[in-house]
Amino acid sequence: MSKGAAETMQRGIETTLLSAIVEGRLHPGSRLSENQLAEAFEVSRTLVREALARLEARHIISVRPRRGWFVNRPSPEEAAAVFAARRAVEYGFFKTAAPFNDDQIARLKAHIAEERAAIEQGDKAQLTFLMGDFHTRIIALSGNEPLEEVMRNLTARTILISLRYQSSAGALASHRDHCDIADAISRGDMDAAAELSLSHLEDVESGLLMQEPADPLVDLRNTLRLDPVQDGRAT
Amino acid sequence: MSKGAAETMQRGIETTLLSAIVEGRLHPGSRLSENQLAEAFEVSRTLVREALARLEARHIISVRPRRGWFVNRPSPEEAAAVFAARRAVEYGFFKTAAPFNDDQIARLKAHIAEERAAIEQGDKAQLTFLMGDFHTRIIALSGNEPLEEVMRNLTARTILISLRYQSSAGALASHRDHCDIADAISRGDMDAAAELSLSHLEDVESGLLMQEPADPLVDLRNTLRLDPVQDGRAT
DNA sequence: CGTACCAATCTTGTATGCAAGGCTTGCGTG
DNA sequence: CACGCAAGCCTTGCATACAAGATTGGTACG
Repeated sequence: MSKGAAETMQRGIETTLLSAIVEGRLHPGSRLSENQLAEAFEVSRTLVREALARLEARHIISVRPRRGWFVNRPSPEEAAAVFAARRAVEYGFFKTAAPFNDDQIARLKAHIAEERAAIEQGDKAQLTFLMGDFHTRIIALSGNEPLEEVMRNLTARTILISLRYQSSAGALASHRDHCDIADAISRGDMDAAAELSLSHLEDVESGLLMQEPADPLVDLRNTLRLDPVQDGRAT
Repeated sequence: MSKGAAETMQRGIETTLLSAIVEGRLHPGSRLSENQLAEAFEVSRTLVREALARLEARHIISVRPRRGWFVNRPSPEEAAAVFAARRAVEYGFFKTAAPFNDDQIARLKAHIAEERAAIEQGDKAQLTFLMGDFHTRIIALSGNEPLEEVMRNLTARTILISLRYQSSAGALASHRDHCDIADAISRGDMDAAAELSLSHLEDVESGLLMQEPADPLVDLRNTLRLDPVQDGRAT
């Protein structure tokens, strides 16, 4: 904590941006200005660029040469591929993972409780984050860090897809699915969890409005609310 | 090809380094000097740093502040986790993927032929690359780019594990396994492919010498052969 | 009135220079 | 002879300056 102010900053930019995205405060297509970010974080563009490069390597954002950095706006094709990837990973995880112990089950139920609280309180940002993080946290609880990272990146992309194609509905249905999956895990029935996870993802995907939204409108909206980047720490 | 000389360079550094790693020319623990790389590629350190940052985001290399960049040297724990992740991903892929069509099968068999040729010609670098790329290419043939990327990163890390713990044996056994998996896919029996893939990975993992190698000796060897980085384009 | 062109401005791309910290190595001392 | 210490070198960390391209807005002309 004391020494790491410098080294932490670089990773802090990456984390802060990713948080803004997975909490739905940064929308697909949003422009990320190097200058604005540098000003907001009070560092030079060099640091910002390295953080952006890392996020690009994770397929969360992308750069168009001499144009700018943008939060990825997944195409229907990419969206389908990401969902297929998630199905493969989650199904494979449950099918090859050991049953959870009591401590892991307790932590899982704690997450479910968090989801419920966010729903009751209507905390939309927190809910957006939690609904995606559910799947990541399951793998995190298993202790497999590489797979957790994979899942974290895929869920981030899933959130971008949802923000673009979903009418913000289905949160309650998803929560119910999560409860069912958690129950299966609690029973030690990982096979059931695998199947439930599969159908859950299929339901979520088929609930999306997969027609390409009118681009100009989306771009305009994003242009008009560039502020969330600064997030209350404006000059 | 024509315009992209600049933008390509940045990605070219990343790709070149990754190729050197997955072909076994850069060993785990190797130091990657920003200055040497900048000289080798005839660019400034800025470009090199961004490429290195991207590779770090992919968990291929890592930086120790004020010390240097190093090719990752996976610990036994990390190695186990990476193998577990691969098992989950590959098993899940086969279990959720559609059977391959004739064209995909033909391309798959072409890869098998490449492996055989590399074995017969004793091209060790090519073989190291192909043995890992087999699994990535299967997913690539399915057309799922996100999962392909996941697999590419995991296999790169697997190669680092093999380079560190494997006595370079088992190539023939792995090739046989690959043939079996390809046969199952050709028959359209993806379930069999899933199971074969699982046992294949377990065999490979259990074939590793999982005791921590003597560190000083390894470091010394790597220090004495820093040259592969420059790869014949020295001043 | 519409269109084509041109310049100003803003964006990212890249190089360079300086700062700070760690490692090595040689020397001095107990 | 062993141990401690300090100076110099080499590394990365970061900021700044400059270069090149793209967009936008205005203007002149058909």
